[in-house]
Amino acid sequence: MSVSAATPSPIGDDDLVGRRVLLVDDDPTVAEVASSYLRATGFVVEEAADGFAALHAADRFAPDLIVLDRMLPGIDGLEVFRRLRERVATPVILLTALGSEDDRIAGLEAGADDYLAKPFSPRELVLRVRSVLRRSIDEFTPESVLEVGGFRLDPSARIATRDGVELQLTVREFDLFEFLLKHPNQVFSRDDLLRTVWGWTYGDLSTVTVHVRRLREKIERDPRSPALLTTVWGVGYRFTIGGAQDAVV
Amino acid sequence: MSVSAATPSPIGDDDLVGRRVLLVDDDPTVAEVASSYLRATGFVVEEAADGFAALHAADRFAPDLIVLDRMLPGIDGLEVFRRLRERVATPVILLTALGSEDDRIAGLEAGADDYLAKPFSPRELVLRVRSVLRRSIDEFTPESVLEVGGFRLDPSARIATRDGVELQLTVREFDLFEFLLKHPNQVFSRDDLLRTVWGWTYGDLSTVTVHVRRLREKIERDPRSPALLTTVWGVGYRFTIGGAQDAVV
DNA sequence: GGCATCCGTCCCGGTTCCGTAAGACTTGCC
DNA sequence: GGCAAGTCTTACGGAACCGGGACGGATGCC
Repeated sequence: MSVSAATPSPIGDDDLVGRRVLLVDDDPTVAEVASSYLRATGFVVEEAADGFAALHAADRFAPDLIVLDRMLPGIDGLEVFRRLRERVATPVILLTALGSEDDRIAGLEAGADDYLAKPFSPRELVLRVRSVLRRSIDEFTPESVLEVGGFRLDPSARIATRDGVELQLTVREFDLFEFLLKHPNQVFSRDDLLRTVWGWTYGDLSTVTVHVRRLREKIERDPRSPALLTTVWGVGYRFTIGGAQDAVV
Repeated sequence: MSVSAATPSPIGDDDLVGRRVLLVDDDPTVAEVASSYLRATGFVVEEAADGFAALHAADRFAPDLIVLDRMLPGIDGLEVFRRLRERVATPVILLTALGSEDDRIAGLEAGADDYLAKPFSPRELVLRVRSVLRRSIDEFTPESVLEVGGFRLDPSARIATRDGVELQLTVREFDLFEFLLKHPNQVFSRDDLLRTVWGWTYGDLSTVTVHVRRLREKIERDPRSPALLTTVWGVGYRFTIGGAQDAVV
């Protein structure tokens, strides 16, 4: 579905940071990968390995959202789902083994808020969690505009300007720039950026290099010797504003 | 502005708690899921399985809002709708089947306050119930006329004009335009639009593309290079007003 | 019953963008 | 100064994306 807001998950100051997610899956590998990703995005995550624990955790942990595997030992996932619904209105994303449009529809009919087929990429999961949560909070409230040293970036309108002049940024460039603006004066490794901005577990780091270069071409006065988006040799990149404070690694 | 939502769960919204919702659907599964969800959200819910019971309950139960399935045994949903409207001004949300014929019916549905295609996620339903209720509680309810940069759009009368000249918009085009006018300078993915304007949970995104094109044909001075309803590559569409800022090809 | 309208879907062609590879260059270290 | 690791630059192929044209089906109007 490529998901609406293509904006990946900047770690920081989002409305969503700190939201509580209950992850119910009996496969420890899946659970671990998924939860580490969700945590990296800023969610508070609790895991449950079976239906019983899930119901218990739903009460005690009071999650804002539940990710629920349909296949569970003991009580079936759907049964857990039904019992949850009787009590709370927490949104649920359902995980199922095989993916077809029919399954998706069945999931929706059962009352799920979204649906994801295994195997899924953690990125996909994070995107869906964010999307559902955002929808459940207040759908179309514009995000706040960032204004920093001549730059102005409006996430909702997806417009970035420098001194009033619009910068023609592509999707990736915009996302990258947004992330950097939200976390100025801080060094990020290529790996960090690949994970947070791209949402990739692994991948070619040069992808980041190239995009940084392209972004520089559009935001730097002299792209040949960058003054804002600087390279920290052997570490990564930093977007510097104002009184340049050094952040140690 | 913005500021994150205070309450994590959707239950809050004090004004809405305790409001009475009449749910009319003959499918017991749908009815059960939806009503339990609505109850968990804080509404008082009563169910009716057919048109006759619905009309009866509308009198006795005095709901603040009615959720009405279009397909009903006995009296048709639309007929029920019409009879309801003769007597009370209770807002109505219409449930329709996605694959079904009624598109032209959309004209009649214009009388409905909102509509939603099956299958839907209960969260979606709750969102719409809340939004319609909030609207109907508000004083400004007689759907205020929108006036923006030469355009004038009257939702109740379903008339749109540019510089005093009436635009001949179809139902879908009007709905789309109305939504965009209400949320200017904000990018929406095709998926967003499909959900909110069409009331679909899933579907062919090209539907949106085509309707955007048709709408452009009617509102843009030069439809070949749109100045108002612009494409944001890889993301979606934006209706721009105010800051005359436009991307050339 | 015939005609016009509207809607949703599909295909096709042009364009934009992204990720990767390969080579040149720079930095840090010995 | 020489070497290795890290970084920059450029180029390119393929994928994703968007717009236009068109068509069938359904509906309402005459």
